[in-house]
Amino acid sequence: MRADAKKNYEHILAVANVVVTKHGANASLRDIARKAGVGLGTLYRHFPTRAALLDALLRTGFDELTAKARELETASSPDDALVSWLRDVVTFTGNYQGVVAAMTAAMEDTESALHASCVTLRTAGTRLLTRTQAEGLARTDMNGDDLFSLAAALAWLGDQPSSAPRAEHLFRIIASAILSNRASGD
Amino acid sequence: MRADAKKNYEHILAVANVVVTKHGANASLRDIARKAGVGLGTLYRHFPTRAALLDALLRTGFDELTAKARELETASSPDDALVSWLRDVVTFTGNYQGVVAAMTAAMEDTESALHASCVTLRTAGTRLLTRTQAEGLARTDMNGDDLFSLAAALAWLGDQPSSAPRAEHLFRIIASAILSNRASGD
DNA sequence: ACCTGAACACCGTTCAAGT
DNA sequence: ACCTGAACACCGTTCAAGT
Repeated sequence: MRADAKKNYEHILAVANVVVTKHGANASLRDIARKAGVGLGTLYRHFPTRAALLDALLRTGFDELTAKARELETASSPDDALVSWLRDVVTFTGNYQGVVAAMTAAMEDTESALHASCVTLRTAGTRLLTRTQAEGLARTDMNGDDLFSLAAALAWLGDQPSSAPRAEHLFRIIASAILSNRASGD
Repeated sequence: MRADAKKNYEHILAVANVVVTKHGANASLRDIARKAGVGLGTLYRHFPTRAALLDALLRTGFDELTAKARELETASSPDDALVSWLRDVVTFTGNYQGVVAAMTAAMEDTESALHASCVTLRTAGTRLLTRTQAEGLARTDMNGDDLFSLAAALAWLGDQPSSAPRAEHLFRIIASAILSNRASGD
C-alpha cells in the first residue's frame, strides 16, 4: 500500500470510529468521507462494503475479547468466566449502536467481511460454555449459537432506550437462565 | 371522512399490509403509495408518520392479544397463561420484520402513534406476570417492562436469520428464566 | 375536503476522468 | 496506484397547485 493510501485508510478509520460511535452502525458513509476530507470513492476503495468498514473498526476489540476468553479459561471458575466474558461482549458491542444487527447478518453470510470475526467470537464463547456445561454449571441444552444469540439479544436491548435502564437486570436474568443446570426443561 | 377518502384509507392499509409483511416495517412509503395507486401526499395525509401507519396495521392484532390475555387470566394456570400469551406476542410481532424496533421506540416516545398500543400490551403482560408471581411461579425481581423487553428481544431474534432456526429453543430458555421462582439471583 | 406530484435534501453505489 | 466527484436510482417529507 502506498504511503498516501495508508494515511487515507487510517484517517477514514479514525473518523469512522467517531461517527459510528455517535450515530451508530448505519451512519452515512458519505458523511464519514466528507468528515475525513476524502472522496467518496476513496472510502469505497478501502472499504468496499459497510461490513468491511465495521470489521476494521471492531477487529481490535474482537481480538481483545478472544484473548480475554483464553485468560478467563484458566483464571476463573467456569461459570464466572462465562458470565464475565458475556458481559464484556455485550458491553463492547453496545458501544456501537446497531452493530449487533450487522453481526447477526454476518453470521449467516459467509461472504461478509464481518463473518470471520463473528465466527471467532462465537468459537471463544462456545469454549467457555462447553467448559461450564462439563462442570454441570450451565444448562446442557444450549450450544454456542444460542449463546451468541442471547449475547446479541442483550446487546440489542441495550440499544433500545426503553430497555437500556434495566439492561443490567435483564443481563442477570438471562445469565441465570444459562447457568441453571437443568436438562431441556419444559 | 368523505367516502372517497375512506376508500383510499382502507386501500392504503391493505397494500401496506402486503408490503410490510414482505419487506418489513421500514418498507418504502413511496412504494406503498405507488402500489396503492395513490399520491404520496395522500398516504401522508392519512398516516402522518410511519408509526401511525404501523399502528393502524397492527391494532387489530394488538386488540386480539389483549383479549387473549383476559381469557387466559381465567382459563389457564398462571404460568401456562403467561407463557402461552408471551408466545402469541412474539409470534405476532415476528410476522412483521423490524416492527419490534418501532415498538420499543414507541414505548419511550409518548407522542408516537404506536405508544398507546404498546402500553396496552405491556399492561396486559404485567397482569399475567403479577398473577404468576403471586402464585410463586415466576421470579419476583421482574416487572412488566422486563417482560416487554424480553418479548421484544425474542421477536428481534426471530427476525435475525442466524437465530431464527433456534427461535423456539431460545424462547424456552427465556421462558424458563421467567418461571424460575427465585429471588434476585446474582 | 381531499388529492397530486414536483421539489428539496438526503442516501448508497458506480465509474469515467484525472494525478 | 490511487483519488475525485458527478451521475444514477433511490429515499422521507413538505407543500403549492389542482379538483
